[in-house]
Amino acid sequence: MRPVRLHDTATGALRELRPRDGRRVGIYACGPTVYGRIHVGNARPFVTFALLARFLRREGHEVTLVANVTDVNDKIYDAAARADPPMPSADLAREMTAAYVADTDGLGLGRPDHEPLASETIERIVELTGELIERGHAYAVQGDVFFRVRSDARYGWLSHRELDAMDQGEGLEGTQRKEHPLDFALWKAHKEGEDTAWDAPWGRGRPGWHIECSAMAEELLGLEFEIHGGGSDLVFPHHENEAAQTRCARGRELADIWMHNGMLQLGRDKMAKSIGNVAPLHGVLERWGRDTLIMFFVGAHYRQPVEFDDRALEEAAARVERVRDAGRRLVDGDSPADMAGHRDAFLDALAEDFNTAAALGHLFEWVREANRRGEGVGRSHLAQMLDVLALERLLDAAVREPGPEDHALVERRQAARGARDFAAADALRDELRTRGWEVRDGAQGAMLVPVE
RNA sequence: GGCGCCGUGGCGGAGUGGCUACGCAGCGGCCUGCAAAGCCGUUUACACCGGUUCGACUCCGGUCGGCGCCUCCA
Repeated sequence: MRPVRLHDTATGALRELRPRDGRRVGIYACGPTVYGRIHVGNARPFVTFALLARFLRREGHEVTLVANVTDVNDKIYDAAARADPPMPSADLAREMTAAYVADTDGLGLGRPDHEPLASETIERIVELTGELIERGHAYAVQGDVFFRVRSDARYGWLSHRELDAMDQGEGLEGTQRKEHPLDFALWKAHKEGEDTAWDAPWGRGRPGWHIECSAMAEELLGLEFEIHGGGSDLVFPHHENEAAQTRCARGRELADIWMHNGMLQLGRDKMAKSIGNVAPLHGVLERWGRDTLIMFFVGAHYRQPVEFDDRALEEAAARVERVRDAGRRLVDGDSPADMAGHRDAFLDALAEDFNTAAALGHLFEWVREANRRGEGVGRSHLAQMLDVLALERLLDAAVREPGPEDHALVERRQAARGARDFAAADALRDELRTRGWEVRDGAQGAMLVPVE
């Protein structure tokens, strides 16, 4: 088990992962608000943290991965009301949650260990909110409950902001009921047109945006758990507020390391539903396949912003092919011991802030060395590396096996070649091509490789 | 404006105070009947200006440029 260091947004430094009880690692990765189908940008944290969990498990840690679904939110009310015909917001949330599960299933990374819903955590939310009021960190006004940011000396610590330095939109209506412009809602009183609400000591209503994560994370992972993650656009206010809520209610921090992935960009801008420049995940998977999409994601460090375009995906597809082609030359069993250095360097790179791009470099060094050695190299190292990236199936034998007719064509072609009748040989190769096979002549005879 | 991140070869993308990243594409070579795959070699790398240092792409300062965030309600 090698030491793992991860970038912590709060300190801006790489910090060593220190699992509770030696090996228990809790990861909470913020999932989507379900008011529509998710896009590839939403898939980045899903992939990043699923792969991180895989890596840590293979290193011997007992990982619990939690990815929440926020299913109570203003945007959901809006979307449900605008649907044609308008529908109950709970129905839309349920529908979109199912779509989210189906879409992310397409990534072939399994499910997180827990996928809590805000709507099923109301009791914990109410309890947490009550605790904050009791401790003087929150106050109720006409059915709303606001968090008192001034009461938290560390507020701004995660996102490196000073309360007084922030641009505060003054003169807005709601602001007048708040003690401080940055105070945010823990609970929102029920309003006309909202079709979901729960009872609470300070009035009927529903949770604000941030409190559900504090409640769900604590419930499933406890306090001071190891890793809290999500997109970098969540640092402020979402994670800052989550951290403040738990700190003030419990007197302890919610999480130890705060990890944030960079944004996917689509033509200069961040991919976002609010901008409208989105590529839905299900469409991307349909067009490119999950192997290529995973290869695309691991090709860059998780913290870097990445441009999402055809060229990048085409290149990822080419990398996938290179690995597949190499895999066809390998044999079952152990890899040469003197090639283990590349495999170890691959894992070391992942242990240093989960640098999948650097790790991939080592993987390709291993591939080149294997290619150089030719036939008979055992595949175990490559299988181990690909397994961490959830790409182990690139080594699977072709899904399609050549049939007797294909074999017959190959034999006829070999005979033609033996007779130096190359026109006939090429015609047979073309015929195999139309049957979906690319012929590669090698020392051991011809090999059939499936073509798309 | 504030905070944070970043600016690497045709493209993508790691990394380091002095030593080959890696991948994609191109070109040349080897192999091959041809092709594919593969191997070898190769093309103006480190935004700009100062500074520190024996030595900086790699540290410090500045400039220019890019990106993210800067609550809720409405």
